[in-house]
Amino acid sequence: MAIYDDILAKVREQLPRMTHARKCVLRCLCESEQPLAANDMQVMLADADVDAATIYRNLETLCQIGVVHKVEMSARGALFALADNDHSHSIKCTECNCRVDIGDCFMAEVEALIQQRTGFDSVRHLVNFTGVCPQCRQPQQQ
Amino acid sequence: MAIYDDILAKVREQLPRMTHARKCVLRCLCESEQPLAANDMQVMLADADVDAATIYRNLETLCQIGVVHKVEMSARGALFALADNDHSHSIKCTECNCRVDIGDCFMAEVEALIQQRTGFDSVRHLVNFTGVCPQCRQPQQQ
DNA sequence: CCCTTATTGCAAATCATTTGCAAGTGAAAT
DNA sequence: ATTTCACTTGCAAATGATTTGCAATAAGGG
Ligand SMILES: [Mn+2]
Ligand SMILES: [Mn+2]
Ligand SMILES: [Zn+2]
Ligand SMILES: [Zn+2]
Repeated sequence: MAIYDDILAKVREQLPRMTHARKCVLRCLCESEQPLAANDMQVMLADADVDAATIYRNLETLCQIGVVHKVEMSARGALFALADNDHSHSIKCTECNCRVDIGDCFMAEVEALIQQRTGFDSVRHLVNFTGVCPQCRQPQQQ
Repeated sequence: MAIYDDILAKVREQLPRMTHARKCVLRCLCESEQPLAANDMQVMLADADVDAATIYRNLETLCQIGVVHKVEMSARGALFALADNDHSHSIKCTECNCRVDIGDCFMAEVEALIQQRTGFDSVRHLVNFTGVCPQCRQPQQQ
């Protein structure tokens, strides 16, 4: 949990209090491979005695200080992830819902290209890959 | 609206009825650059006399026949897009919310790489780019 | 134009998110 | 260790999205 401790230290520098609920939210984000919805965290923290409203408020605060990034996918419902990078991606099977890791993030070149084409700075991405896994492809064979 | 007519024809082949509501949903998806949430369509169709429940039910049906793809970003709240490809991507400024087109989709190589690494078939993607636009970067200069 | 039945609208149920407010608690100062 | 005070939290109510049952509607074939 080196990452978790680092993040905790960074947050302590920027916010006046470090509370139980705040730690829980940060732990969720550290543990997750994918960006999470607030609701996903409610589920993860079912036994942790953290009110839903508190999760939402902490996410907003953590976004304000730049430790967490929010991606609004549409009017209602955003996803949250640590601003700190170093992540990998995965792909989910549309048939059996299994999830397989793809490996380290390979979007750096794509982001550089976007920066060139558009002049945008601080380019970030959220990607979601789906497909059909080898097991689901040939239900009759083997 | 060549795309719209093509899609309409394809759906007619696979479903017994082509209704006002169904056309509206398909038109939304054809017109949008980005994947849409059901709720986004409710907004777009505010004047079209289509019940919200009907939008949800049509989306489910269209997914079943494979004309629409659903991407579940988390427990609640999915995004929908035409299965038909040929799309472009855009990037949204986190400061002013402006959106700039990036150009044709450049994810083909990435998808090929994923297919190699994981053995998955029919790989699809949903991407979301954010950054800071040139105007928002230097609020003081020029 | 009539029939059949897929599809819709409406209303109610369910569940996620937001907000106000009083109570609780982290951490700095004593 | 105790005190103190602003920051945070929990709770409850409000808001808004999504789902579901059911009777009414309408698309398309005959
Ligand atoms: Mn990445
Ligand atoms: Mn693309
Ligand atoms: Zn599978
Ligand atoms: Zn901007």
